[in-house]
Amino acid sequence: MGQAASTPRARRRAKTTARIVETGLRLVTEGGFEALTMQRLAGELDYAAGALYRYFPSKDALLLAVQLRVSELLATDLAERAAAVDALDLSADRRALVQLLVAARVYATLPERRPAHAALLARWLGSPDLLVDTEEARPRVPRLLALFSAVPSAFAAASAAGALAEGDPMRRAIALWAALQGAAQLRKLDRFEVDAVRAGPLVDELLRALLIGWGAAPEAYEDALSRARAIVPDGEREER
Amino acid sequence: MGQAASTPRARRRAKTTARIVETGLRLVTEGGFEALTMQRLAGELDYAAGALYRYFPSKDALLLAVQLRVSELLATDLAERAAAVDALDLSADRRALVQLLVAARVYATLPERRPAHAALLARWLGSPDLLVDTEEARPRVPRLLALFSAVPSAFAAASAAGALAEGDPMRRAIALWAALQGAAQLRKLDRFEVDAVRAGPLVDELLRALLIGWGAAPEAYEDALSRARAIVPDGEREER
Amino acid sequence: MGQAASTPRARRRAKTTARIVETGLRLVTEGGFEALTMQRLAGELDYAAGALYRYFPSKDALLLAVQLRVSELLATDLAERAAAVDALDLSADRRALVQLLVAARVYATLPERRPAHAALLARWLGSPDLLVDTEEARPRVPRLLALFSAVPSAFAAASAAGALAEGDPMRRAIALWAALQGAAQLRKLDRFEVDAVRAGPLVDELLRALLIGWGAAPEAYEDALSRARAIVPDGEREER
Amino acid sequence: MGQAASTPRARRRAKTTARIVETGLRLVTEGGFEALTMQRLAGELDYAAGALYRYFPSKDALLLAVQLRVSELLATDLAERAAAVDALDLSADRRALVQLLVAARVYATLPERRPAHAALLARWLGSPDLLVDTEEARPRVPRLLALFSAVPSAFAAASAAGALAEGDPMRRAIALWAALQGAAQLRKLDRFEVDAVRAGPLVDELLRALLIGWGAAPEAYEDALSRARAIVPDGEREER
DNA sequence: CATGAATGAGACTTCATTCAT
DNA sequence: TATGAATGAAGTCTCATTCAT
Repeated sequence: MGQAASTPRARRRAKTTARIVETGLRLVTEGGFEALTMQRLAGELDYAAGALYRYFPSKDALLLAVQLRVSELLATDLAERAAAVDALDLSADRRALVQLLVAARVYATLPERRPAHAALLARWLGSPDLLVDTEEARPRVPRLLALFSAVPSAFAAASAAGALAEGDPMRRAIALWAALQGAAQLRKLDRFEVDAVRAGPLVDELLRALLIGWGAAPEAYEDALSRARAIVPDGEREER
Repeated sequence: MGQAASTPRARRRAKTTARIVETGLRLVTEGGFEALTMQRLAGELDYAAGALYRYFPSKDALLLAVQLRVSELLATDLAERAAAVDALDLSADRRALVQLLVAARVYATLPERRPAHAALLARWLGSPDLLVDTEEARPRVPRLLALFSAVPSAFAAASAAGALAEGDPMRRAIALWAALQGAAQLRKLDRFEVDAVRAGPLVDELLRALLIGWGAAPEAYEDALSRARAIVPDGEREER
Repeated sequence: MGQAASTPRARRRAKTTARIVETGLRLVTEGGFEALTMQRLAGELDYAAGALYRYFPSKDALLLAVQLRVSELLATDLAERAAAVDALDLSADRRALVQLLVAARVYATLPERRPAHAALLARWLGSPDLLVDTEEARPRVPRLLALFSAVPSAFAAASAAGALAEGDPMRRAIALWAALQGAAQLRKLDRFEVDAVRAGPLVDELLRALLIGWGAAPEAYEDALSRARAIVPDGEREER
Repeated sequence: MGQAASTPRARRRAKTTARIVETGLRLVTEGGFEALTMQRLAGELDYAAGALYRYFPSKDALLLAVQLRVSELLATDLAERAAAVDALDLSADRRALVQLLVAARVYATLPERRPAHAALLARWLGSPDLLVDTEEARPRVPRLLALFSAVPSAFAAASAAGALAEGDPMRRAIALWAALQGAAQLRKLDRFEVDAVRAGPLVDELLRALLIGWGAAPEAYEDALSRARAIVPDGEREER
């Protein structure tokens, strides 16, 4: 992406860079956050430790790349499922609602589908200091937001079609995201086996209250939910 | 709480223990989670590193104590403001709504009022591996949940008084907490100055949608909000 | 022993001292040599760490006491079994041979009977630096040797009765001890399961060759061995 | 041995590895076993502490290497002197006896010739806990035993030539080793100046009794001893 | 482009010992 | 006599990073 990698040199370099990021992601996946050390990563790639510094100026830079990669994967998820919704034969207002629920469920089930990625995103959001220098990160933020622009669009569409009351679509998108993010984080309390904290019902509770609070008709919501469930089921696990 | 520290020895010990926890909290506050190392902590206290191990058997144990301390402080906040609501002259249904909004705002404004504590809680929740050994932590979880039992109680009261539709109070409390927690974490995106992410409006958006989604009448909500705002205003800052 | 503990104060002190030594011995027994730390020892005794220094000026001094205690226990063993031999009805030459074999077997089976004590003795002998300042230790050496004087005496008796050829009894006693000590140490190679290293047959081999080398008649040796085996059997384990 | 270190990199690495082992050996030599700490070792080599971990994954691994080094040196000794015996013009039975005595004296005089190595071996055998994890060490044990296979061979030859009675050669070799090991350890009691403990006469006593006990004719033994003394004299000292 | 040796700081923890109370 | 707080040094090991080759 960005400048087209024309020369063979540049192509090779891009390939290696990608392999590093992928492997780093795998390390985090398999062993948690602190399993990602430069030496282990190098070892895994059959490189010497120093070699990594040809591709990333620091560990932080590498981390940022890993996080971006995860975001991209999530965005791809979103796009795929949105396409599946488009393929359905639905009225405009219903379609908008389904789109919203599908997007929400894609995000909400991430911890089940790819736990390591979810953990990484959570940690990213939860730990300001893991964000690289603002200067470096800022140019990427709009690009990132663009990846997720489908959600505010869906909110706008839903209002236009009368499925929801009027309201700032961007703010609603962010609010939805925030709520789901919070729910996802509680997932780790699962191991304490306190019943009311289970993630599944929690997400259902949140989605229902929010959408109805934003003006969805209860029956419309139920119908949309069952359709969304068909596209993003509950118990899926991909684990990479 | 618990055993009254009778002997002077025990009193002194309790004092030192508290001082250690407080200082540890400060370190996390000032330098992020990984700024809390045993040696730095000891240095800060003018102790030898080993001395800390007379008070806590391991770093994990100390961390747990710090986390509990923050939770207790927050619980105290909640109790104080709840008492302020009790002092108001309100109908049962309105009172229940105000209680809910007050609790929500106490939590939601924590990042403004005591940024360090909020950061710590966020990080705690955001980083599974920072949770101490399940074995050690489990006995404390019910105790912690008890501290926050006021919120589910308020939900139950609200339903009973007809201010909200029926629904599992505990699950609603958790859902509310999750949403606010998610909103709080987005706060750190503030520095990227993307408008829709601002915390204040975001929280308002979430609270409104949720409570109305759970059956609150819009005018009742507005009234309750303005009363809650009086008790937990927006721009407060206590720092540390 | 030594000065009679007349005053009640002194009696109490002696008792505590003994308790400390006993507990130290138990710690080594249970957890190996490095399990004996001053704080753990104090903890075990419900004392504060500093208290031990009222009874022993240093850890080394304590260690010495523990080692002496083990030696005394071993000497007691030897005396008991020797008495059992005396109770038998035997010719003078046979009795002398049996005495020797019994003494040898008492020592050789120590690792089976009380592994920790054997380990301690081995370590003591194997690690010069664990011996406290020569100055402190020297006065005790003759006392220790006296405890084991039965063995050279038995050698002298055996020569006098014609059961063995003439030879310096003391030197033979020491040689016997050395050989058995060496055999005992190989015991730890047992876990490598190399067959020829097994302790039982090894000791038999050594005893047989030595005594016959010193002039014992083979039949006399076999007879004496079976009698000694009756008094100090093979597989015993006391483990304290 | 093993892979020829072809590349310059590998050669350099092998050299450094050897230097580390040698220096570690020296530290043990000079200050006892616990003088060998990673930091001191690194300091001695003008390295940072962490650098050692490029060559040995843990302190235990390093210790194992040091122990193996000492064993190898001893095996070399044995082979050299055995070759000297082979060069003599002797009858088969006498040669076998001389071989045995030479091997025994090589081991028995180690404390005089290279005190540090003897101390290390003694301590190694004397302290079970210093033996590295069984898992790691086991593969090396047969290799080590092979180095010393000359001794059981000599026992077999002696029996075959009629110089000794029949008997399991391996067990005799181990028994001999054990006895000498025990004698060597008593050497440290020398400083207490108790006469019967002197190492020289003690070893003579043991060797004579064992070999005659195993069937050697006294005159043959005396003759073999004087020849062995010529090849491994008493008072030699190489130090380090 | 890649190696691999090396740094230097810092991580947590344990221990023998001292000393005011 | 005993406590318990505290020291200070030392222990092993890990990690991000640099640099000559």
